[in-house]
Amino acid sequence: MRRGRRTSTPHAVVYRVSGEPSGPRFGVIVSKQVGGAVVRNRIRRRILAICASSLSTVSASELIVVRVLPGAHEASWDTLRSEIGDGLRRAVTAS
RNA sequence: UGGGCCGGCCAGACGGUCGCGUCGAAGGCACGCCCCGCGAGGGGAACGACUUCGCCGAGGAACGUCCGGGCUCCACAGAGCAGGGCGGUGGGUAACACCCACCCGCAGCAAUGCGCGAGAACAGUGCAACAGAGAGCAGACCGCCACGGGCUUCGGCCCGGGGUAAGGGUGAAACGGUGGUGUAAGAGACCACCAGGGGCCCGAGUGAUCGGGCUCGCUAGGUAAACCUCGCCCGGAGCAAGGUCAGACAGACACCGUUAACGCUGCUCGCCGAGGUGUCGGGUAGACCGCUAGAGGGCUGCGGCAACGUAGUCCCGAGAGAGAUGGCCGUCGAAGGGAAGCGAUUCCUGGAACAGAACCCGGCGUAUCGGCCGGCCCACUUG
Repeated sequence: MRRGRRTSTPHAVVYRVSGEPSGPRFGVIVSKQVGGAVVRNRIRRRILAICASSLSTVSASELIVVRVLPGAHEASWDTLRSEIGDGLRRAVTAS
């Protein structure tokens, strides 16, 4: 995360670094400030679903970490998808 | 019909699409392994990555981690002290602080609910704001009362030392209540009834306790989640317990110790027995077992008021690694809100609470949108 390129979205921060071309790998960080276990689980599953649908835009050597900010549980699915999808695109295209 | 009390159950449904995890089956092959070969190479087994298919995959609270157990290790799991827990009685249970029944007290017309329910006249010590004259061997502020003295408009007033707990006032609480006798005025001082308490006796009950009789004028203090006393219970640590296998490395120094250190428990005893502790430095952060079928549920029979026990029968298979059990879309959808209608009802809107297993159980506590079912109580109406 320290070395990675940071891209901010209203409800999350996307970190990206290039690594071995073993397929893109995704990680999600949801702190306890965001909510209880149920809320954090739901957000993590949504983020992973967005990442899965954006696989075509990410090359095989990327390591992506999404850190979720407090308040993200109030965002709807559509805004979350457009925000995170846009964040992923910007993180990948910016070199 | 309207209020209310108690108990049990459910925890959105269906479809589409894209996904996740354990296990099983099939496929599958790189390094590595085994066999043959001098070698190029050939053959084989199974693990793992991967692919496909199939089964299964969160809760009533999975939660808080507050109690109680199982399990594992700590000598052989021991003794005493200290410390902690519990506290009506009798049962249930592996055990409990839980559950059931009963007792007592309180609340309610009742169904029922509530009580951290031992001991305060069978020991001792302490504590109690404010108000008030006085608050724990009670207390004369006002008042009431006779007596002595003074004054008097003859109604009484003032002063003095006394009597008095009936009345006023204060308070959460003022040392039984009502009526009478009595008295200067009063008082369980005495009497009747009522309420309570002590002692003795009888009866019912396993018991807490209840009922009755006789007697004593005995008349209440509260607080033990204050010390304390009494009775019963409790050894410590926890699945990162504990065990097996594989692998890596490098030790150095100080202190304690086989005259018993360290450990077992805070202390004493007792036990064990040759290493232990600390600092610096180095290495590894793997696999497997434990690991989920259990004090497990449903139904029926029997015993029991019940909790529960017991016999038969049927049903249930998450278990991983910081951790899978899901994301989205559509249809249907409960409460709530709005409109129309006398009404049954119809239409629109709305859109599902609290919350995520981590060794396993039994409880308790807490969170929670709502719905369904059953039993009971009270009031009113009708028959």
